Amino acid sequence: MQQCNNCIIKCAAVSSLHPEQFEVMENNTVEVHFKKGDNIFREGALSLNVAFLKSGIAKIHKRGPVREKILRIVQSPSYIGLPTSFGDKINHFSATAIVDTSVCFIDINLFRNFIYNNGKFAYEIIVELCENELMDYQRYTSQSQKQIPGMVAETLLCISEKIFNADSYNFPLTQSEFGDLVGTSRESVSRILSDFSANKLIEFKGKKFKILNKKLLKQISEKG
DNA sequence: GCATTAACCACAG
DNA sequence: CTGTGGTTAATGC
Repeated sequence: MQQCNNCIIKCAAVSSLHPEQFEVMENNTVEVHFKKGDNIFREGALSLNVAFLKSGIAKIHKRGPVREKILRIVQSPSYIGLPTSFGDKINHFSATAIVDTSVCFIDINLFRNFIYNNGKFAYEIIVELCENELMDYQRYTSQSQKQIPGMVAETLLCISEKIFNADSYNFPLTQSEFGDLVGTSRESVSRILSDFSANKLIEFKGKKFKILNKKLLKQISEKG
């Protein structure tokens, strides 16, 4: 049985549950640990739970006509896949752990009851969904109009700020996955990273990245 | 035309 | 998995 009460990681929504609702949730939640590379839930499979990323980082991805498309990188703590849990019975995308990760699964009917019966809870969930949608809009416009260096710069900054909140970090994706994230080929990613590195915008060896010239990176990102 | 951008292929560490 | 060079197609002066 879960000990949600002792869990330090409570999102705004869960914090607004009534005590009896909280207890119900605690009794109907299962925590699962995933290793790096493990599939958390799969596109095309039946969705019966809401997944909450308690610790670790996950990628949200979907099969495209030619290759995999990475839709989002999710840093914990955060729900993953609310749209796929409520938008349809079948998952429209997959989630995969990109570092060791732990996920709490909550029965979807229970979660739906909380939304019906607790306005504050529902409100917090809507806020999270809206924030995600706004970030999606940002990415859609960037991806359709920016050139690749602009996309790569934007992504490096975004991961630095939103995922790690640090100027140097262990980049969680391969270059090929980076390409799938920004909508380009792995070769282009490789060339642009080398170029950025040669121009002292970033420094990277293997997976370790360090942002050296944030100002210029921002310019490249904004100019597209 | 000529230059730029970026994808695809191939091959080597 | 990553880095590079060659080739090719599309687009923009």
